[in-house]
Amino acid sequence: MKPKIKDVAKLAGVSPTTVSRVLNNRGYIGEKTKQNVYKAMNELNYYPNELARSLYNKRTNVIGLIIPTTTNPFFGELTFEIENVCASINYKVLLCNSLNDIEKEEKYLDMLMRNQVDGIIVGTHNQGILDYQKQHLAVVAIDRTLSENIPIVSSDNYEGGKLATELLASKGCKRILHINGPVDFATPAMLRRRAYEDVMKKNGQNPITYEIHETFNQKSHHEVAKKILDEVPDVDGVFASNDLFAASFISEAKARGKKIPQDIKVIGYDGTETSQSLFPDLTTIQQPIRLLAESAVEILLKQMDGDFSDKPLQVKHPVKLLLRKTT
Amino acid sequence: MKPKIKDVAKLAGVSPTTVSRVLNNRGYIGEKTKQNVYKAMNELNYYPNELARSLYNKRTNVIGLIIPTTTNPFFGELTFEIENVCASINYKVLLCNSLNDIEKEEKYLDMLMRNQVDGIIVGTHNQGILDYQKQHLAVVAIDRTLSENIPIVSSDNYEGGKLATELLASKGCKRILHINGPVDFATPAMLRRRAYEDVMKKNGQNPITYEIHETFNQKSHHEVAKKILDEVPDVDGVFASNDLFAASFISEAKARGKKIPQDIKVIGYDGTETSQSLFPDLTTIQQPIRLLAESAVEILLKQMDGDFSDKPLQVKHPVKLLLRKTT
DNA sequence: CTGAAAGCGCTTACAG
DNA sequence: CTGAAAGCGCTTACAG
Repeated sequence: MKPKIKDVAKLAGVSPTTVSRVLNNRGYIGEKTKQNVYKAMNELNYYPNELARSLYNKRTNVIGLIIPTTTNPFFGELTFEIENVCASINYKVLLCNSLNDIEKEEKYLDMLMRNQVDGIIVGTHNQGILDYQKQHLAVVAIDRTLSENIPIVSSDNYEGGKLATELLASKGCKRILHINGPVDFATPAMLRRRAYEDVMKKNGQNPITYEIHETFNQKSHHEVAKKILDEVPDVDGVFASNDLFAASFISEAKARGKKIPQDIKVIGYDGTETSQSLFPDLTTIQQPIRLLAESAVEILLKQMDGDFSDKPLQVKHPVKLLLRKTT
Repeated sequence: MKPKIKDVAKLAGVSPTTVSRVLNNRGYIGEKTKQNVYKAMNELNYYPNELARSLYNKRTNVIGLIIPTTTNPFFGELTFEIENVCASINYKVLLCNSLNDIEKEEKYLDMLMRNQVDGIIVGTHNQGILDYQKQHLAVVAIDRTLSENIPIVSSDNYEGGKLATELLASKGCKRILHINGPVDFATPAMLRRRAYEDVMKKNGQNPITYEIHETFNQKSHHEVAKKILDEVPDVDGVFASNDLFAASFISEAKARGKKIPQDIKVIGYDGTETSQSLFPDLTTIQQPIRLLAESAVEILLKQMDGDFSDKPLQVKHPVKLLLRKTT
């Protein structure tokens, strides 16, 4: 059986109270007693039961992380960075891959509440639908509008969309299309599209956005790519709202004999480590994933400590254009 | 304040015992009482505290997942699949990115024990070093030898290495090199290398393996690629033990004016969804990630249920050659 | 400096 | 069919 505090106490010849105190380094304890307790803990290979502690303290030091899927490199990296920051301050992460499925997300939310997480970081698309306000739980959203009072951490999506579209225009593209995930007008990521539209209009061109519905299904990426090439044969510029879309489009275009970037220039979005490794030639807009993670955790911590004094409702980090060979 | 069982009991006019019973659907309860209790729970927006439950039951339904990093697409996908299977059977996943750092891994292991996880799935390289046997905890390793009694789930690494090397040889490569992560002789992934060596020797050729030490640092991939191109200018075939290495090598080779596959043929390993999206032309050996995840969880569950009857110490899934354009 | 007691929110024998 | 009591493993006022 696992040793408990009582066993340690018995072996050290003290009371459980005392053991607890040396465990928590709290109150005055005689040096000698302390040593005895430590010795006993070692001997028994004792480690405290965090469940019992948390039950009493009403604090688990666990946060929930809800994202679509770690399979997507952006979220894979974001998850790593968030977990990494958390680990460095002794927080733990309960992982939830919602695949943007509302039912799953609902289940996860319920699960997280039951497990008494101290806070939740949400990086999914299901904006506004679930009640994340419930029991004054700490919540931070990444790149998503969840509700009015929930802080949003994002990168400068408008700037990213603008940089991307302007780059294509400046390279002489006359027929620039945009590929995007499911539309979500209230959400910051939407600003990429808005920027695209603004730049297009300013240039006297007609903005056209193609939408990929099943974002996590490679086949659907290719179908949209085919559709674009069928419907707009003179397309010469594509701004894809993530690197995976961009890569799929490029592969489809090449299959049709198009030269990249001579015939069609393509720029992606996200600029993850993985996409840079696997597709180093892809021009893209890079999001500062580590910064996003750090801000999200920082703001969450503040909320959990009840510090709403300077609660920032918006944090926006700069993006970076990675100029490579597909434009 | 969060409502507790007592509050529900009071509102429903019954005892906490009864509430607990309807919660757990256990023992006989009058239909009417049941309805009253449900009504009270709804009214109060009650949800049970799993901490308290777990404390009593000595079961958390939480498992720990230790991997190097979700940034790596193989582990990103593996993590998704594992979490996905777990969620479907009401298990939760505590995520640990160890970066193959032994100290971190030690800390994580300690953390997981304190948090009373029911089991651990380990996918890191630190074989044999940590004591995963400790307190009869359920443990499953993915593609790693942890210790004699810990079950290993892996894909057929030898077959993969053989397929890869034979492909290059059959395409006429005369100078085939192998790129690998840190050597780890006791581990299944090592079989890829062993197969490479066996095939090379059989063909009367000299096996040479280059090692990438800092596996998660893109720069180090490129350094090794440069080293190879400097030291073995007549290299005409490369078998890389993961797709990221392969991509980095290809990019470096192209930078030196080499044509792929005309001058050098390259085959990778893993065949993740992400690498297929981002680099669809890469020939590679695909691991059945979902199968690995399913087996790992299945075996872990058996252990947790104390079912060691047919405890398989080895599960090996088949790999698949994805023949594309880099060979 | 140290201990006995009560309590964190639940569950389950044991009675009735 | 239902309830009072004890206990899961800890912590923290409160006494001493």
